[in-house]
Amino acid sequence: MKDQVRVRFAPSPTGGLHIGGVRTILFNYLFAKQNKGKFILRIEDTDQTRFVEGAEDYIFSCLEWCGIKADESPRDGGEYGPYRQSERKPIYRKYAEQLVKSGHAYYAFDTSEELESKRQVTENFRYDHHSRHTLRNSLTIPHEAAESLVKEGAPHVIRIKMPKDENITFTDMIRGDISFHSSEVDDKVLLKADGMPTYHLAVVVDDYLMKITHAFRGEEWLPSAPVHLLLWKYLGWGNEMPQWAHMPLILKPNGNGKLSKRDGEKLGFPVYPINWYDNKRDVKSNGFKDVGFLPEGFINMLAMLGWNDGTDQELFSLEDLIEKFSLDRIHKAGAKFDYDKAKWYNAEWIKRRKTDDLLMPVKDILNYHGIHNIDDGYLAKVIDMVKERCQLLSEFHQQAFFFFEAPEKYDTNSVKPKWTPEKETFFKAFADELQKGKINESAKMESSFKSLASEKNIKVGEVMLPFRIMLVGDKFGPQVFDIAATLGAEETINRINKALEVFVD
RNA sequence: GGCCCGUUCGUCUAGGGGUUAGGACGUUAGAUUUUCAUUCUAGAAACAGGGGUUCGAUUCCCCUACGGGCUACCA
Repeated sequence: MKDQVRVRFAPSPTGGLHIGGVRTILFNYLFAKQNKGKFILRIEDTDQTRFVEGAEDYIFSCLEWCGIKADESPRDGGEYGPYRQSERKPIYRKYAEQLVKSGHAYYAFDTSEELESKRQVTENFRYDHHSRHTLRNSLTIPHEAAESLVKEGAPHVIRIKMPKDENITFTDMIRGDISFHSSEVDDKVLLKADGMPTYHLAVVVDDYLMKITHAFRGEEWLPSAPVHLLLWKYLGWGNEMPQWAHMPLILKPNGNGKLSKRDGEKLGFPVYPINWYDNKRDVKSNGFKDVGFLPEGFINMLAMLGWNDGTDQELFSLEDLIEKFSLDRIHKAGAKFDYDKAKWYNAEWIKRRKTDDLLMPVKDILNYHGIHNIDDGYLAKVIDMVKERCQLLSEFHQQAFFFFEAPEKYDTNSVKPKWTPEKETFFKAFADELQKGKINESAKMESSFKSLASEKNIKVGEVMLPFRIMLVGDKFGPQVFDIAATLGAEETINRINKALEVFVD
């Protein structure tokens, strides 16, 4: 029996979580659930200078909206905590020192400023096997001197000592065999001057301590994989290294680069799951939720960006995805984000959702636009009539407001040029009939409307559009008699009279 | 620049030594809807280029081109 599958997503709380990250979360989660394993959320807050207040809360809110729950996290606890790296700070130094002792790492005393000026002078300067012997570190100064400098508290970092000539290979679950040459990789910092680990050390130590079996991350991490591979080996944990999977990136629609957090503002679509407010720049970004996405549509869309099940099926619920997901069907190349297709997924999920489950979100939209005191039964009827016309939940207002309030404006251009006194007479007569007969049913309204028209020698087609505009204000919406019937005879009559005043003058 | 990863319709993708290269979004045309949307039908639309290997390559190999990523005491 194999060990239990354990995967992790490890965001740094430096801002909003964008959809690339959410997709990595999703694939982690699907893989974990499919294998009856655990999904762990670990906060990688090792960069204290970039820490953003509220970012961690935001990550949890996104997860919640998506319907994804972590099995272990700073909030949910677990046996392998703490789950915030800042709270694990004392752990890392020990391993870094162990590497120094075994000769795989060394102390370096160069300051950031010194290195920065090196980079100015020497193009492509790197701290590596070529340059390390010319710099201030425990390889160039006597060992005892270096040790005592460290003891005295001199500012220093610990860097990995990359071997000079070694092939480093591994098998990626998505990409297959990948290899690097050690001479091309620089001596990455493992432990920073403030005592915090860098990502490179932290990810290895924590993945080991948290017994991670499969590690998913974006393709942008591929170049630093050799460092991680070596660290697993040097720390003596080679046999327990997780299997790696480097996911394809989500690219901008125009194909120039990976989708970034600022693209949402420029390109006119969301990049965050839910609203994110960046208080450093004072910019508020709408999330998918806020522009009217259902979590089902959002998740479905994300999953299909780089994965498919090999059939023509495109619509998957989270449960379907858990069942069908497989790593070997992940596409290797990056995917350009297509907002039109994203909306199409959402439209499909709006149509699929039970009316009862649409009540709350639609009510929120209507409330937001000042429509209150909505009756559930009435709203349900309305939703059934308009839901296939909405790609986004937010469109429910535009598509249904006239069921709740009379139109303020009329598309008079479609009515007035062809308006005649006969039509006025017709509508007055029709209103009378509704009044007398208390006609409230769609079919009855329609037959009454039609027979009255032929009685008055008016073509039905001539008065249908004006009638619609009386009720809706414009040329859209469901079957006009269905609207009238839903509104009821009384309200229909009111709207006829109100509109007549505008049409006739 | 160096290293790594990638490349099938505009986009997301299926396929895989012999196929009319399939689907979806978008798009075009038509039908339905006395509005609009939905729905339905039809159409246009792709294997980056060059070399191999092979009886035969879009599929396998190499090169080139192009795209992307990384190149911090950031993740």
